[in-house]
Amino acid sequence: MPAINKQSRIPYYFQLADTLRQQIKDAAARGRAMSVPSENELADKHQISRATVRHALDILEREGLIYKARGKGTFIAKARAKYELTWLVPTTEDILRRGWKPGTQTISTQRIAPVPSIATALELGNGDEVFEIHRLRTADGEPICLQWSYLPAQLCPDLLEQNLTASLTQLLEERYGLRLWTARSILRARLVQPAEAKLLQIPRNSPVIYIEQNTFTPEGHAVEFLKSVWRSDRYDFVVNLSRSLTA
Amino acid sequence: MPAINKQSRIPYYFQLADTLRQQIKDAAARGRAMSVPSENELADKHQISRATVRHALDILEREGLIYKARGKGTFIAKARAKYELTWLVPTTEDILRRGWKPGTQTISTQRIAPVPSIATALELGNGDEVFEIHRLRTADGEPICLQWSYLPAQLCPDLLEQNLTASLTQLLEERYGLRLWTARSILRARLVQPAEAKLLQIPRNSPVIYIEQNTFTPEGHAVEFLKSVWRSDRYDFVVNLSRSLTA
DNA sequence: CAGTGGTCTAGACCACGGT
DNA sequence: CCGTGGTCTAGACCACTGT
Repeated sequence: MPAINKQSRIPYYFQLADTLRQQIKDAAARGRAMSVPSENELADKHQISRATVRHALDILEREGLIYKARGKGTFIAKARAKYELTWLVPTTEDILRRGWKPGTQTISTQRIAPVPSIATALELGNGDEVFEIHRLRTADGEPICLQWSYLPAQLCPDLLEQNLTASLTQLLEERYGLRLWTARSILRARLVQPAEAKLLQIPRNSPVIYIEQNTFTPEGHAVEFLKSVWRSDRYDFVVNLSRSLTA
Repeated sequence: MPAINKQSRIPYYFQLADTLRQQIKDAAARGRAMSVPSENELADKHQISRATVRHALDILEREGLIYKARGKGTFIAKARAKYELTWLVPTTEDILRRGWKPGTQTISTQRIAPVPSIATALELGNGDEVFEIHRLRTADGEPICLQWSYLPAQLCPDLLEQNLTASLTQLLEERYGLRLWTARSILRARLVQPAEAKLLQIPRNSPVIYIEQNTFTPEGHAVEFLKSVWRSDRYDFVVNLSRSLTA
């Protein structure tokens, strides 16, 4: 099995990581124990340098699939680190992963002068305007959250003419070249407000999760300010975390 | 400035990363713009190989401090990625970071046969027992959360004789060699229960954040099951996220 | 074109774990 | 002792960016 195609333009380390990921997954599916060959073995077998092997293994380690023990070897991490941590505010992708059918209903869109707190969050000057996109997200047809997105009008001039029921993240990246890099989220529990309760179809005074999230590009530009309110009877936040690997 | 001490046993890449981190921080504090020298420049200046420079830069990129642009160079990410994501359930360290004085009050400890749901979560067999540690965490003397930790008695036999007001995580790692590797958290909002309200000193029917967290070692052993209830008037969950870097 | 980061090689020595 | 992963070097060629 020539796992590494040297004619391909895909980097060797990427091909090797992919191959190993698949093998680990298959072995797990069959309930088989599988160990990871040593770095030298992998290098020999695939006729690539050890440095390239290490590159591939580093990726898998960061994904939480394997762990290394100096002097002993590399092993498959049996723990259930299945997903990278997602943005704290879950999206279309997240809902799909739970096996639900995601839906989006746009409640309102407008171009407005932002209130001071949002202008500050987005680092806007006087006169700068924002788009407000108010949407209801559903899973299998049932409401799960209300979102209010605020984006500087300058950065994405014709945003409101685009299809807003799809992934906003993807739209920003592909159409406007806005690379989403970091986010800062604040999360708390509060009681639902009457108008929200009606849209979410839950009783008054239900507890909900309230999240504010600020998203930035690598250059440090604030791209989005997002408020959201989540039903807590229907939607749990599930987070899988791996140890952070610094060195 | 010999930023790299070649006599030291500290790896060059680590020293370089540290130096650059400090420079970035200083420059930011002075409001100065600072760009990151090219990889060749850094290699020349510090008399180390380019591979080692890249190792250092990779670390900083994963931390969200810098970003690279092929053909252009490496730049400081101006966004506010200050902290690695912490375990979702914040700890002593997290409270310190907010500038509060953390405190812990042990409410009860016991060795018990676990209820089925906890036995399942910890993958225990019949007859296996667990330690239950029920604690109240405070910040500046004010209650912020109630925690119930469950740990398999086998893994840490004399746990209850240790000092439980300090960091449990640290204790597990240092005394029992239990490397905490991954965690799976489930988070939701609910109304506080009367007994909890009394301990947390909040009104009845206040909304609280409820978290269940399962923690595993790299070998896949479940180490801890943790339930916790957080005041939401006093404690926000703040999460800083960086884009996950796979390649 | 020159300079940047991205990939890759073929070596080397080390610290560590187990025999 | 040997094999493991951890660190490091001195090259090389590539794709991409800007001038």
